[in-house]
Amino acid sequence: MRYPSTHSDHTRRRIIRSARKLFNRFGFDRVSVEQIMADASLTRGGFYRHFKSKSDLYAEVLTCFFTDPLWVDTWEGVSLDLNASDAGPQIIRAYLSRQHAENIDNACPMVALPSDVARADESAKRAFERAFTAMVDVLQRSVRGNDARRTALAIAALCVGGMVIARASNARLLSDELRDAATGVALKLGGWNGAVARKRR
Amino acid sequence: MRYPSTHSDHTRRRIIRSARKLFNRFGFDRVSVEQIMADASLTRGGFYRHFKSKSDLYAEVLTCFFTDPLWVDTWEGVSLDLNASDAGPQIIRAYLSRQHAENIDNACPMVALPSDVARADESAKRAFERAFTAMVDVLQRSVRGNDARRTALAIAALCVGGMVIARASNARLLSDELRDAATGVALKLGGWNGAVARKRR
DNA sequence: TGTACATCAGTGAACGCGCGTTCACTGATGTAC
DNA sequence: TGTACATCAGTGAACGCGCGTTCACTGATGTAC
Repeated sequence: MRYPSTHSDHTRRRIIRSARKLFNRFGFDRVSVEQIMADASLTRGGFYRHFKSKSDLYAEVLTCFFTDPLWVDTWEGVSLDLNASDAGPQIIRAYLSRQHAENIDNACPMVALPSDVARADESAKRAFERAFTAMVDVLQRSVRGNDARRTALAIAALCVGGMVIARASNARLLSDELRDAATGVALKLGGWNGAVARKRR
Repeated sequence: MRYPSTHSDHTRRRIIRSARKLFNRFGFDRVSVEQIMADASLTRGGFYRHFKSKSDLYAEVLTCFFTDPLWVDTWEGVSLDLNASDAGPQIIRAYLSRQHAENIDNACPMVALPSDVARADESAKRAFERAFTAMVDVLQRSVRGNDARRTALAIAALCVGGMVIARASNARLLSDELRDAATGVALKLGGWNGAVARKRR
């Protein structure tokens, strides 16, 4: 081997990162292999040393993002402690933050790609499920009150769904209002007193 | 004119209906003009008598669906009275119903196409906004308690978001559980007593 | 230590296919006289 | 009423472009001796 053995892995990861960014921004069909490779400072041909096909890469992108610790290193400047007792309100605030709304490139793919996943194959859907239930599980542990599972499901749906809708609209006003409403309601649902939660900020 | 003057309109509407069905099912990029025309029992060439381009048709599909009375005739067998005092619970139940979850072809495009709209041009986003705020307005009039606007926003996000996520997952179990949780929480948020609402069924 | 060979990540030209769009044409009916 | 012409929705072949994929090749470094 003429490259150090880590080199190939490195490149592979660079391709995945470029692909995630571009898929988030433009969707699967609107991004060409050429563009992805160029973004990773490579040329078309080398792609197939790393991936069987373009859809193979797609599944990889989803799986990597969804199974990697979901919140860590995703949004710079936002650090979450998933084991803290107030993990719930932390997640809600981070997820529905303006920062997440505007940082399309590194956004959660549950927000950027749900329609694409709905039309993709089983493996993509399974990756999506894994990510969503991971989110629900974390929330559930943090929810106060009865019916924690049900509440956690609703909160997760509110977070992801709220962001999806905010993205599909152009009106800053509606988008802000929606994120704000979703945040308030989600916090209330989880039994986190607004005043206490807000103190943390 | 050799065809009756209504003929052209008729055909145009047939094309739009076919397009809506296929876009809902496969997304914008995965459906060809040829397929749409074939679905409408026409051939490729005639398309450009009715639409300037494929994206022109796309905007048309969204606008038509979003501005048409949103709930009427959309899901067969589900009839809604938007002026009834219990319009809120009716909408929630219909929107999160298994019927809506499984009827992809005629589903609400807010569910089927949010990622596509997020990447589309202004006119598509404006159409989306109009549909969403229409939904919020109807809910708002029906919500009991303070903060009706905020509550209505959250309920709408829960309905649309819940369905989007249910669609992106393959697991029937998770999908059912999610729709169920969203329905329960949404009804509670609106201040509609579960028992009373359930009686209507 | 030095030389010859093997390896393999990456290159870039080429292939083939599908799709959006164009265009010359058809043919059924409406209209003018 | 009958005939000649005009209209225009729809047809289907053709064009051109972009993209996914393939493939012969490069060249830098690792390894064998």
